[in-house]
Amino acid sequence: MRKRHEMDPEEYLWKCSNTVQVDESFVPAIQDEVMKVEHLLVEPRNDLVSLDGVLYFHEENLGKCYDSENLSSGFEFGLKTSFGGSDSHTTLNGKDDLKLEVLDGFLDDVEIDDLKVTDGFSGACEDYLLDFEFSDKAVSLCEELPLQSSSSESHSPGLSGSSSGVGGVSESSKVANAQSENKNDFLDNRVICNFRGAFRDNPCQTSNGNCISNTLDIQHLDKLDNDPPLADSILSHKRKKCFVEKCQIAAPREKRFRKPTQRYIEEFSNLRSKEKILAAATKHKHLSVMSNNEHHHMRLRALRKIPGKNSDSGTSDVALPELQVHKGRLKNEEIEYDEEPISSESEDECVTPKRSIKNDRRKQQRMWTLSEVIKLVDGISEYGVGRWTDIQRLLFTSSSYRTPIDLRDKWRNLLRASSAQKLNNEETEHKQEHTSRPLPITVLRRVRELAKIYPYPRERCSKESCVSQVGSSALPTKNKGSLSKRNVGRKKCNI
DNA sequence: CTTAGGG
DNA sequence: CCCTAAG
Repeated sequence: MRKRHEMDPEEYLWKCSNTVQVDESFVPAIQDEVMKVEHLLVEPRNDLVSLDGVLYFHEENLGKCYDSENLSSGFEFGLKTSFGGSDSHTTLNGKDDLKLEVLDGFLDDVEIDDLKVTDGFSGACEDYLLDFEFSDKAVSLCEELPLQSSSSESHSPGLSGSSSGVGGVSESSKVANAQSENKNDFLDNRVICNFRGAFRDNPCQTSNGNCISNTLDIQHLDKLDNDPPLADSILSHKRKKCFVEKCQIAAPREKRFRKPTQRYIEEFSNLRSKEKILAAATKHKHLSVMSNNEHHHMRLRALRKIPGKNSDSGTSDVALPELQVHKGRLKNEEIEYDEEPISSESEDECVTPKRSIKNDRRKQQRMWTLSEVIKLVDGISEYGVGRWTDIQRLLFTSSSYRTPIDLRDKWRNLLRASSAQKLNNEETEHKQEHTSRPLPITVLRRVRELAKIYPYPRERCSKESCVSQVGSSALPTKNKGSLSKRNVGRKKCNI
């Protein structure tokens, strides 16, 4: 990145135009550009993974014409990538995040009056926009840059984090503003509003039923392309920043028709809400409060992935794990936070409390407490293996976060643990000690008993061998295939 | 919807 | 924990 800054502007621009034009996929070029922005995000010394980093970058390089130009270009490329991001989400995951932030910045910063202004001006400014020559203005970018930052501040008063993201584009628009009064401001508003419109108009349900809530799909690409003012605006922006007239927006359209997977859509939407939270937290400079650890780790991972020399084109395919969202069941999210009122023991609060705020899609990882295990074993001994729903309904009513599947999984783990412990008893104790949760011997015995009695599918094989090893093997092995789990469960009630 | 099984 | 297939 730093090298990029020192690059000869002519060379850079040439590369920019050339790459964009030649590459069909368009992705390599934008990757290269976007990566810079990501590095900007990674680079800031504070741990905020946010657009504050970009802001910081801006301030730092204020007055350097080419730097800010590159940055702007990066942003714009990023935006474009996001339009077609559905096909590249595997490799551009982190980038999409970034772009999302930028787009969020757009959405957040556009006020209603902006919309009004645009509406009123749309007809009039169209011709102007068509003829507007940014290339001329670009020369003034260098000297005009310092004062535009203030103007952009006024333009987006609220969120510092998001507004800085907008600054990447709107700021550059303001450059021309210095020269040509507020006309370019209209353009800016218009662009933003069009972006927003693209989001708003985006039908949640497309014809094939895809729920593309927060993604711009090909329809909107078409819309963008068919919208002369907007397309021209974008093109004009591009010209201004790259001095390249030939950068056509239509280039990257081929690969975009692949419809995004449901999972991607969900993650994307979820990610967006997450970004909002992040932005809000960033605004108050208190991001460290929430999920600081995770961000730190993510940053570490990202840094680890990105080698030291991060400026070269070789890093284009680095997929940042940053802000990667885990999946989870939405239905569980509401009941995540209420604590189980179980009175039995006092250990029920052993849930992992660290990410209680963020609505991660992944279910909270709640440690199984001893009481829960006991209850589970009781339930199994009472109702039998396989009747997880019953057990959950009758014994785990208080802890609503335990789904029947959880019970089954836990039982599976218990069986595994018991069998493992049966293999070598003395090491059992050893293991118990160095594992934080001892799993008392009584429970273990019960699990073992039940394991002998209720052959869990697929587990029983290994378990049975274990059982035979341990000793009391002469028990129920006969029921392997013959007895259904239901029958076994019903007839077996001793313990 | 529930369970089983694999990841 | 999550996902998916199968009843």
